[in-house]
Amino acid sequence: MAGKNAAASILKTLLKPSSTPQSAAGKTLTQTVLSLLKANRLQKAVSILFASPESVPYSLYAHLFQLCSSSHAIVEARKVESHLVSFSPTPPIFLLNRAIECYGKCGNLNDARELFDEMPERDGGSWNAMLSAYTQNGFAGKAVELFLEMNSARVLGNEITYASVLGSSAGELELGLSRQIHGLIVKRGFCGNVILESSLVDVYGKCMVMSDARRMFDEIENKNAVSWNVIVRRYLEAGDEKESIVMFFKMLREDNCPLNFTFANALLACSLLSSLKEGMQIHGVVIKMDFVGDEVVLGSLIDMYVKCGKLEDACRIFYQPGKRDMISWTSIVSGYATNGRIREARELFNDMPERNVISWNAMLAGYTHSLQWEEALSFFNLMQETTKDIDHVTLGLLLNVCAGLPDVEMGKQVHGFIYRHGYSINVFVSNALLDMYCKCGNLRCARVWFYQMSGWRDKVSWNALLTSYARCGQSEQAMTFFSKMQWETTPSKFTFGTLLAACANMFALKQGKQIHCFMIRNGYEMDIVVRGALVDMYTKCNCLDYAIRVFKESSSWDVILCNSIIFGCCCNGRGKDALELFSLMKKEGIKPDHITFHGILLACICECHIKLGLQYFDLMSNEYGIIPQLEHYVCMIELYCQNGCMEELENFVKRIPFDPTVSLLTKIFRFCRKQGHTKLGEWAAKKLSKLDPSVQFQV
DNA sequence: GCGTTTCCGA
Repeated sequence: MAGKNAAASILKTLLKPSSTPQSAAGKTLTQTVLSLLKANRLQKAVSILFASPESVPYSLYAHLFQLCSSSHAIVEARKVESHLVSFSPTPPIFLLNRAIECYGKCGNLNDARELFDEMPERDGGSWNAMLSAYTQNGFAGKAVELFLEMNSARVLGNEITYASVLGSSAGELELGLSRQIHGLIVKRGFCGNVILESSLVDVYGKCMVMSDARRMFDEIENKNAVSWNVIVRRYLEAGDEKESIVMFFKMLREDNCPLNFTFANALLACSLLSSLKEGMQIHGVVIKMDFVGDEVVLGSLIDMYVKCGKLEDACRIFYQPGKRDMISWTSIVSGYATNGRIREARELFNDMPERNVISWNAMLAGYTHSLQWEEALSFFNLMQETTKDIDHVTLGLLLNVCAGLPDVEMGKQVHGFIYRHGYSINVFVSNALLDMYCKCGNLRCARVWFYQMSGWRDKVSWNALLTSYARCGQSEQAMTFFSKMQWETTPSKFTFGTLLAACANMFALKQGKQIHCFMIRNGYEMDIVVRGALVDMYTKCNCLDYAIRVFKESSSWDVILCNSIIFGCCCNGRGKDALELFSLMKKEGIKPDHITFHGILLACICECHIKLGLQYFDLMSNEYGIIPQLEHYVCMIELYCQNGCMEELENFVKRIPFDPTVSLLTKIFRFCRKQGHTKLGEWAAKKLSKLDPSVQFQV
């Protein structure tokens, strides 16, 4: 803004003395053009000007360039420039600068540069115009290059120059250059300029040097709303959400009014941390400072409540009378979709007044999240029929569908589409593709693709490959890949989850302990999944005490973690502890699954609890709606056989709703022979010889 | 300011 005002005042002073006396025809032309402009007919005005070999006042050219800029009229801009250079023998520099600015605003960088290069004389404004043409069009590298050229040409920039090049050096993550520019700013005495100072905070933040960003921020004497917004945003993007929120509240304490986007950034920090308390406090501030009519703020509030798991609160804001934009709609649809409330999500989706590709993706993600692959596929087909808009997220989700079905042939078709449309180098898409090959069990394709990704793969790619090796039992291979991985990237908690599982399968206590130690030493987060893997590794390696310790230190438990420790107890003859864990689960509100009951039945075998075993067996279907599977029947038969319960066994065998397997029948047969129970033994032998006629069974 | 990837149990 400061630049525009300065330019306007220069224009005013220059305009009168440099205007040449006009011919009568020139005056008429000027009047015609001006009246057409008044009638909003830019195109007509310019074509009349273009056809007339008369010069008009510089002020009119300036006005025309401005109008061309605001209406992105490239053709008209060219005509105006052409007229200017044809009928003014020496057009003033400021007007040519205007032309460059105009080309820049129209995104016409080639014309801008051509004019810049051909100018007989340039001033600082010419450089600034060219610089902002590059920065505004996202050519940060070009802008930085031009700034360096400017310095070699010994042209001293002004504040506008620095503001615009700082934006670009941040975009290019040019930390070294940014520091040099910072030095120049200090040297030229522009330190008190809050725009430059805030830009410096922005640059350091974007280059992830938050300590420098903060130091710069603290040095700003007259911080404005933008300065505060920058520091809140930078902490957020640097992954320090806590400090982001701290700064937001500091801003309020120092009596500053946030921008709507500052609210949005602070609320986003709350979402990422799932810190509902702070989010609600900010909600209070929103009401107090009267931002309730701002759709950006409302959208962010809705999303915060959704991400903190408070769907009902999000809805309350959503259904309040007032503005509801597409982003709020999408947030709320996504909220229902990711909470597994697909039907409600779909109803809302159908009610949306307008949708973009993100709304479609949010709904599609709902289907994939709740593993509804067929529904996801038909929704994708609907999406294709309705909109031509597909992006990398859609493709990632579609690949998840291929992996979930699993349908490697469809996956390959998607692969072809990705290849043809240049999505391959998108790391999300290419990881989803890798994951698809892994989950479809096509390790060969997975590996080929993994090697093709070598230019842009990341730790997610490594984790996906490691997991697929571990899943198909190639634990040693997974460990080898882990060593290779460290040459390229650092492991994450996801890596360790997989590796610990591989150690558990190999009973590799030493390596498992090494990984555990590594995680502690390097401050890795021990989330519930990692703890689950650790518990399983320690129980399989016969270190139940370690397993119990890891389990107890966990701040929360899930069904997998509990199952691991229950099995661990059973394997170590501590069935009583396993049964106690089951009551703990009930107390904690963790819903047991069929694996839990398998463990519980094993515990009953351990403790010879015959009656209790049957009680749990019945509880499974009566109370939890879990249909007993083969392993549960095996456990019950084992329980009866081991304890010599002939009658119970006979009654129980009648309840088996499927044809008993060979191993089940063999167990019954052997037990009956030992106990001299001919009737049931004969029944088992008969069934067995039917399954395998070559074997004879003697009762 | 809205949507997408990788990890634990039988």
